[in-house]
Formats: sequence, structure tokens, C-alpha cells
Amino acid sequence: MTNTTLKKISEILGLSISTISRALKDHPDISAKTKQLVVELATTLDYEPNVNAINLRTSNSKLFGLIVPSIANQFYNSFIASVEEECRRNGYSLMILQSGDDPSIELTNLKLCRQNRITGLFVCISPETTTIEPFLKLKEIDVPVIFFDKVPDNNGCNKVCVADSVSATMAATAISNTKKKKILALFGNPNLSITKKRLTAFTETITSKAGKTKLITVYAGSSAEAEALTLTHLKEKPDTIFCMSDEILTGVMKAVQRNGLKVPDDISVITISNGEIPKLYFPEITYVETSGMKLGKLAFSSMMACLAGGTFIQELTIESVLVEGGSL
Amino acid sequence: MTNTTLKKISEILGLSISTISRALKDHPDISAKTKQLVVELATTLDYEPNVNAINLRTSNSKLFGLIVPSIANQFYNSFIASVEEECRRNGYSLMILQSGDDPSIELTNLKLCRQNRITGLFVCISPETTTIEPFLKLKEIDVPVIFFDKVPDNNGCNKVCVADSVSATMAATAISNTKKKKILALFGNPNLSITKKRLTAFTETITSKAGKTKLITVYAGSSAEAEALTLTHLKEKPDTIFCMSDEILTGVMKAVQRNGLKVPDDISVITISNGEIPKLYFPEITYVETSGMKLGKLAFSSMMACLAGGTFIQELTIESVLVEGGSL
DNA sequence: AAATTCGCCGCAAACGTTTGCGACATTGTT
DNA sequence: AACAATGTCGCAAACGTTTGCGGCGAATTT
Repeated sequence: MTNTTLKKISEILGLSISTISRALKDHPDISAKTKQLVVELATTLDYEPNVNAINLRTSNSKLFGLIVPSIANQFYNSFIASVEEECRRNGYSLMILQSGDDPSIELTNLKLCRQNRITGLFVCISPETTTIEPFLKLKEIDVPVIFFDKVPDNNGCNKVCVADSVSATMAATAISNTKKKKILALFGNPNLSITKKRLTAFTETITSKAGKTKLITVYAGSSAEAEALTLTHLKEKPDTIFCMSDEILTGVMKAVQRNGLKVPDDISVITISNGEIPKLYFPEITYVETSGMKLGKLAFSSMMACLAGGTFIQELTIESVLVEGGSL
Repeated sequence: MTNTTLKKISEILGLSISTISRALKDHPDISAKTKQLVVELATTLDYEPNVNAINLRTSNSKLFGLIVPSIANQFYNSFIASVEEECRRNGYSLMILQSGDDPSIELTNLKLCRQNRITGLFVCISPETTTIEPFLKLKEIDVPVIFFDKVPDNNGCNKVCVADSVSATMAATAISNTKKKKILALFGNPNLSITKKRLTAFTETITSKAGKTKLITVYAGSSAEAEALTLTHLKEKPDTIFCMSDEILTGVMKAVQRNGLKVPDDISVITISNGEIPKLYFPEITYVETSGMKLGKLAFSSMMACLAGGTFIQELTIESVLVEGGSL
């Protein structure tokens, strides 16, 4: 068996293809009985329009591309989920592509997007990506590009991000509101702008707000590294640990558990997170929330704005909120 | 600016469209210099073939659909990652769709797949899905359907799953090899076949291998419920807890931590998992691995087999392996 | 009764490819 | 010199839609 087409229906009914097409989309030119006839046959024949033909004819794919380093990530998951929901509500489809933080795969994915004639692209570039020029070429053919989360430094492109500096500041403020005096702060890849922003904001706030506090900052490239570093620095008896991300947090918590430390009596912990991982522990870890959901909504509305009214460039940010667990 | 097409290139070069088409795919009919000419212009013009036109013409989309309840899940993530990799290697694209465990969205997604003329479908049906008839209609138009993980009871369809019974048996055996005497076993939604299989195998093995062992089995619909139930049953002082899944495990571990119990001295824990969550704790939780990666490879090869040689029906299973943490 | 409107429908072109077939010029064979 | 073989390329149809336009009979108007 082959797929049902307008032609097949038209032949069975002895009507023209155009009549079938119009009947199925409730065109006023077609009489009620003809419509009924067509619709009935179409459903019994499981007719589904061929989007390839439609896109070719209308040159409007109603398809967004979404390139992300990995979907195995709570934050990106929630981002994707919210974008997907918005797409569904607005009659768009979403093509989800993973780059695996590999610039060459990223380019392959971009090519795929172009070949599919997407009408817009959401992209979170990998840390290794050196130039965003290939992405900007999309704008030449009037395809809006919304960079999210890890955005390039360039201006002249649309970006939506979490408030990195503000989040770190909030965490630092929360710490300085306690009586804690010795802070161990763990950050991720020092080359990422997200790390730089959070580090700067965090240390500035701590030094200004909590004058005599002692602060140790270290970089951890992975969860395992975070665990090892925590283990080492635990000997210096910090009373508070700040984690820049979930990845760091999981390493830190293993170290804490390994040493049999009680949170928050023996040591306080605070992190910046999307909110899933911190709730895995008891007590739940206090965190500054960076919501993928909110970011997704923002990205989508930004996309719609681009599609609707010309191409105004802007950089948008979502605000963060402190979610109290019992770890501080 | 508009997208570059074969026509545009042909007009610039004063050649026919067919020549351009052939030149770009290295057809022997075309002379070397013409090829070079065409390829050069195509790259400077950023030519990307329109897949809609190609699919329409060749009626071979090289596109697989993948419907999953949620991508916010370690197991499905690893499954998707491995399928995606295989797709990339074999020149296929993947359309990832989430159903959110909602049968109506599931149907919408299925429709999307049909409209996109996918050449094959991987699907993990939601627990609420009552009939798989709509999926089987795909087979009528020669589109293979591979059910994975949560598969329907029907026979006559291709399925790949983890070895539910075997996994549970392995966990039970591991427990019975210890000196533990009082087991608390937590399971998920009792309506799912996965739950039934694991429950049956687990209890059978425990009762047969560890005769005088006391076994308490409970159902927990969520992580929070698992936590509450664990808290309750902890009063009866079990010495071992078995978790059917990651979701259960996270609840159990919160209860364990809340009560300040040491693993494994105060209580042993074992679970069935993809392996991410168990490694978040210290000591790492011993688990029977159900690998999404392996399942993905299996699903893909099964798909390729269907595509190649007719439609032979089979139900495949991946074997499990016990990964020792320090929790037993 | 002639003219107009309106309801209903079909024709045909277009979207961007692929591909079988034929055309033509050039080269090689007798 | 006539012929066949070979190398390059173009024509045109087809894939499944959408849509402007025109046609035609019936109903309405004048």
C-alpha cells in the first residue's frame, strides 16, 4: 500500500484535485455535500497531507530548529519542553538537534536546518565554537536566529540568557546573610563567559558584603573533579560551599557524604540550578533558580517578535529567584 | 535574499538544471571542468539542497520518527543519543517527539510523523495508551515500527526492551547472596507491564533463594510517595531496600538521608537503573544496569533489518549487568 | 426575456528536485 | 570516407500540493 494523496481521492470521487484540496480546508467555494463526501473518504483512507509538498509549494515550513549541546541536561530539557509546548500551541514543529559540544557536528546540524528550510533557529553554541558566522548567514535569508544560554559575545544578534551575574550575586547575598565565615566556591570551565560572569559577581558581592569572610575559589572541569577538589579543601574546614552548577553540586555532595558531614550543621551548601538535582538530597539544597521553562518562553516570544516585525536586535534576560531548601 | 536553487545556479552559468544537479552529485556524465565550475559557485552561493523537493521527488525521506514520553529522563536520553548517533552514521535524520504521557499528544505526534513521510518509527508508548492500532497502520504503508522499552502486549509487532525479569532476578540474587533478612521492595505504577514483570521475578527469586527472608513490597506512584512510604516502613527496620527504578530510588534516598541512616551499615540499597542517578550518592548505589545505549543500538539495527529484508516480526531483549557500588 | 450575479468546480502553473531518454559533437574504428 | 562509439549536456516528466483564474449552469435581478 502507498500513501493516500489528493489525486487518489479525486480519482475515486471523480472530482478534480483542486476541489479535494479546497474541500479539506473548508474553502467556501466548495458545497457542503462535496465537503462531507471528501472528508469522509479522506478519513477512511487515512489521508495525511505530504508536508514536503506543502512546504515546497508554500515555501513556509512552519518548522523551527533547535540546536543544543546535549539533551541529557535538566536545564536544556526544561527549555526544550517549554519551547516545544509553545510550538505546538502555535502550529509549529520543532527539530531538535544535539551537537555534543562538537563544533563540526554543530555545523552539520546547521546544514540540516538549512536543508529543511527552517523558518527560525534556536541555538546554544558549544564552548568550542569559535565563530558564529555560519549562523549569521541564516539571517541573510531572513531566518531569525535566537541564541540562548551560552550566547556569543558578538552583538548584532538576538540573545536570551539567564541572569548569570544576578544569580551569583543572589547566592552570595544569601550566604553573607548568614554567620558563615569561610566559603569554598567551585566554578566550572573558566573559559566560558557564564563562568566568568558568575565568578566575578560572586566574589565581588562576597568581598563587599561580608568583609572578613575567607573565600577560596577553585575551578572544576567535571563532577569528579569537583568531588576531589572538595575533598582536598574540606581539610581547611570551610563552613559553606557554593556551587556554580548542578554538575559541580553532584561532585560536592558526594564528597560531603563521603566525609559523613551533616548539611547544614557541619557545612552549608548553596548552588545555582534549574531545581531538579537540589531536590534529590535531604535536606534539599538551597539554590538560585535559573528556569529553563522561563527561558524557553522568552526565546519563543522573541522568535515570534522577529518573525512578525522586522529584525530588531536585542539581548534579553530572565530574572532568578532564590529557592530555600534546608542546606544553608 | 532568497535561498539558492539549482535553477539560480543554472541561469548564472548558462547551463541546464539537470547538469547542475548531476555536477553536484559527481555524476560521470558531467565533465571535470563543468563540475568544478558548478561546485565553486554552489559553495560561494551557500547552496543547500531543499530536502522537501528531494523527498517529494524521491519519496524517500531518510527520516526516522522517535516518540518518547519525555526526554527529561536519563534512560531515554541515552537511548536517543545512541539512536541519533547511528542515524548520523547512516545518513538518516531523526525527528524527536515528546508525548508527555498524553495519548492525544501521542496521536498528534504520530500524525506529524506521517505527514513528514518518515521511513520508520521508534516509539515508546505511554501507560495510558489503550490501543496501538494507529501505530500499526504505518505498517500498511510499509513504514516499520519499532516499539521500545514500554512495549504493547500485542504480538505481531517489533519490540526491543530491557530484560525486566532478568534484571529483577539479578537484583534479588544479589540480595540473597548477602546475609540480609528483611527486605523492603518498592515498585512503580502497578498497571505497567514493566512493574508486573519486575515484581513477579523479584518476589519469586527472593522467596525461592532466600527462604526465611521477610519481604515487604509496596507500590509508589512517584518519588515523593516513595519517600513517604519508605519513611513509614523504616520503622519496621528493614535491612535492605530494593528500588524498581531511578524515580523510586531518589525518594528512598531522601528518606534514608532524612533518618540519618548510613548506607550500607544501617541499611543496604539496590536499584535497577541506567546508571546516572546511582552514581550521585556516596557510597554509589549498587544497581542492575539497563542500558539505554545498548537498547538504542538494538532498536536501530532492528529498524535497519526491517528496512532491508521484508518485515519479520521479533521481540528482542538486551541483557543486564550488575554494577557494584558500595551500597549492598 | 435578457442580463446579471452567484455557487460550484476544473485548469494549469508553480515550488525544487531527480532521472530516463534523446541530441549533438567529438573521437576512434574500419 | 562512412560508421560506430563515446563524452557532454538538455528536455521533460514526475513527486503532491496550493491557488489565481476562468467556466458554466442556475438563480436572481431588471
